[in-house]
Amino acid sequence: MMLATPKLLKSFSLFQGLSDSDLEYLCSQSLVERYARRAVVLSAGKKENRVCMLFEGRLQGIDFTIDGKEVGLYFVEPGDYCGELSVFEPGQQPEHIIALNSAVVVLFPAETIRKVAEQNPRIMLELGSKLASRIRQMTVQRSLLSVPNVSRRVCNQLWLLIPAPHLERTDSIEINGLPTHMEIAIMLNLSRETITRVFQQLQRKQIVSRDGPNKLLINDLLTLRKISEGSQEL
Amino acid sequence: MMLATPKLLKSFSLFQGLSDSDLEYLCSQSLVERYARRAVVLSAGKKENRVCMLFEGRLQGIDFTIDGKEVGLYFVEPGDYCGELSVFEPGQQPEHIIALNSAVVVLFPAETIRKVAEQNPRIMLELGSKLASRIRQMTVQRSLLSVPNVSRRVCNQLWLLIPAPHLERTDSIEINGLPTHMEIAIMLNLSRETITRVFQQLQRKQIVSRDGPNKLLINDLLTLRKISEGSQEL
DNA sequence: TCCTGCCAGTGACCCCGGTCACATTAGCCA
DNA sequence: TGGCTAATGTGACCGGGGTCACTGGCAGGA
Repeated sequence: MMLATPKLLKSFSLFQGLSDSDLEYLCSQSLVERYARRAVVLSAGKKENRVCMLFEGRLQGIDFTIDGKEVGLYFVEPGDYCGELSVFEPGQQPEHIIALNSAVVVLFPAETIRKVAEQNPRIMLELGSKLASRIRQMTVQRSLLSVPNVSRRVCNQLWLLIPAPHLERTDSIEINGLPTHMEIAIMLNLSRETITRVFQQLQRKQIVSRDGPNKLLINDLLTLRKISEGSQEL
Repeated sequence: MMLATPKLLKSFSLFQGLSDSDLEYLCSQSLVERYARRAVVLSAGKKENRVCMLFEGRLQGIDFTIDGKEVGLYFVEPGDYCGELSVFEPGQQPEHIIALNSAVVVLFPAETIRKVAEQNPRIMLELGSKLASRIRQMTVQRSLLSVPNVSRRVCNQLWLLIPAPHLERTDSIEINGLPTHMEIAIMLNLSRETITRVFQQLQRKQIVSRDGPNKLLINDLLTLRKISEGSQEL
């Protein structure tokens, strides 16, 4: 049972500019924990009502399908946090949060964060904008699912995986941290085999090529774009 | 170009307990508008950055699929509001908002609401909890889509449409405002015909029965539950 | 070192739900 | 009342993608 120190909390951009008294209050309610690889930090379906600030390591938000398969939703990097839903509305945590490798986190009761946020509009705004961008992202992902053509769906998803800064370029681009076929399949409501087959076709046509696991080169951005828009068949 | 009055704004629970000066500021930035049936209040994809408070009439949040079909997402009733995403994060409006019948709304720049909310944590919290419950709802809806069996998917959706207060009962229950087959189809990524066929089966087995348009009687709640859980075939 | 999982790749089969083309009903309003 | 549109109902067809069963490669651990 370890408490956080003000110094530790100051390393989080969310807490920048807080008064000493606020920081001390936060510390008094905090709980520093270390989680092993694959350990569950927050469980979906439980009324966790805790906010989890990541200090060290890497977390992932995941979901499980009816038949128990795992879907990666997003990553949490050091300095970032998760579980912020409960600050605004206590209730069930929608997705699991697990540690991808040994991780150190600071946990707060949602209540505590809410109290501090009420005094500090900037924090409240930041928490809210996190929810807002999550809604935007979910909306996009949902609209993908209603694309009738499968190759189009996959290419659209690839498009989403391209890191934002590269979007304006037209030459070859690489995607790091490509999800496994299984993960893409679940995101797009398809079977793993179907993903494999689409990727095979994309490679055969030189549109993309693999470069080791988790890394994909996109050679022909234009064609990819056309397929994802439906103006060209794969 | 009509401004709102403090008296008008006080009718919104969101604005309960605001100081007179805040109310006057809000009024000065407000814009009262009447929209005809089917008129577009906020357009998806545009950077509207406006919050829309509904005074009279009924609004609906809708989305369009790639091929231009319409999907109903949620309703806005008088006293409620929409467009709150932009308070936290300016950007594109994710879905269209249209008037279902002649409607009177009060529009504010998101900026204005943000300023007032910064002074009034209660408002900020309420806006945030709206986002939070939206995320919860979207998560549930998304998980429906990954149900492999079609009848199960439909029954689960029906389950979600049952008004919360009735959930504990076991006798016959009615659902008012049932979406059209087409709308259900799009929510579940199915074709309209498939919905019709599942409903036919449900009716043949006396599990549900129709009572005029937009109204559905659920006779056998238990069986419905079983099907939606997959422990019984339809 | 082998071994055990996990991930990717591939072919054969076949079923289920989309599509098309209708018929029917209900509601609306002039 | 009739004519319009939206919503629902129904059958026939068929093809895309799920499922199954397998192979092969690669990484990490005992």
